Amino acid sequence: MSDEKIFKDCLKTLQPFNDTLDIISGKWRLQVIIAIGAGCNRFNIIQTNIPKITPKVLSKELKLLEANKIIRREISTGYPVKINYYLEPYADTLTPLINAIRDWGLNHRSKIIKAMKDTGG
Amino acid sequence: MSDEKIFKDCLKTLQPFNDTLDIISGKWRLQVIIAIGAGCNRFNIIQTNIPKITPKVLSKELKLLEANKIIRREISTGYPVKINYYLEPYADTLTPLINAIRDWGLNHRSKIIKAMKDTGG
DNA sequence: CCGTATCCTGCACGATACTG
DNA sequence: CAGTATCGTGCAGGATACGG
Repeated sequence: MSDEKIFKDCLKTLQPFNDTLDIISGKWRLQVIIAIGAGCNRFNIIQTNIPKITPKVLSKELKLLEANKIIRREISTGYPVKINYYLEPYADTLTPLINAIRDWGLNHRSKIIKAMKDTGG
Repeated sequence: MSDEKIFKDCLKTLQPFNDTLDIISGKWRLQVIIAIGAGCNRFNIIQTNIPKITPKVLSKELKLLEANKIIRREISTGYPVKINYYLEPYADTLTPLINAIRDWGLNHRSKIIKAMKDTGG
């Protein structure tokens, strides 16, 4: 198999990467997932616990995560009506991914800092 | 340990995520890594094989990847001078991550399509 | 309390031309 | 061949105010 062929095969597989990155990347995405996972279930509680996030942005994030089945939105029919957000069990499938991303990041920062030291002094 | 404590711990760990995502996300990043890994070692060969990428953007991508030790830039001192880009061995540490991202994306697309079918009809 | 509506800003990325 | 320079654009995200 030629390098060219390998390359074309790889390019064809970009879609799954983008599908994943569309969900886990972005300035607020992981923070929202983490907040809900940590028990922040109400809109204003999430907002309070994620510094600087605006309601517009939070609303958009929640809708995307709901559309992708990562979280669910529950409306209690009592009075007053309460809306709660929860992680879906499906969110657990993200765990290995999230761990892999974190671990690589931790290792990478050490590597780059070490490389800077070696070069700088 | 309270939920609040868990949450604070999680927020403290956002940096490694961002470190990783800064490197693997973006419109062109993975395509450049893949192209070089597939044997495209010259600037214009990479450019030719990544449709629509401009030299300005490719230049920026290459510098970032080099600064992060994912690739290296080799200047041959013969005539004419040739510049080649290669993946560093360190790039291999990205493989498990890249596989995890691709696999989750593939599975996720099936899930969402299935969910749409179940809802839509 | 749980959002929407408007308007605005910044930055990643794009088009095109040019240089050693 | 391997980039830089300039100018332009689109979209994520931000500020602020308001609505059910």
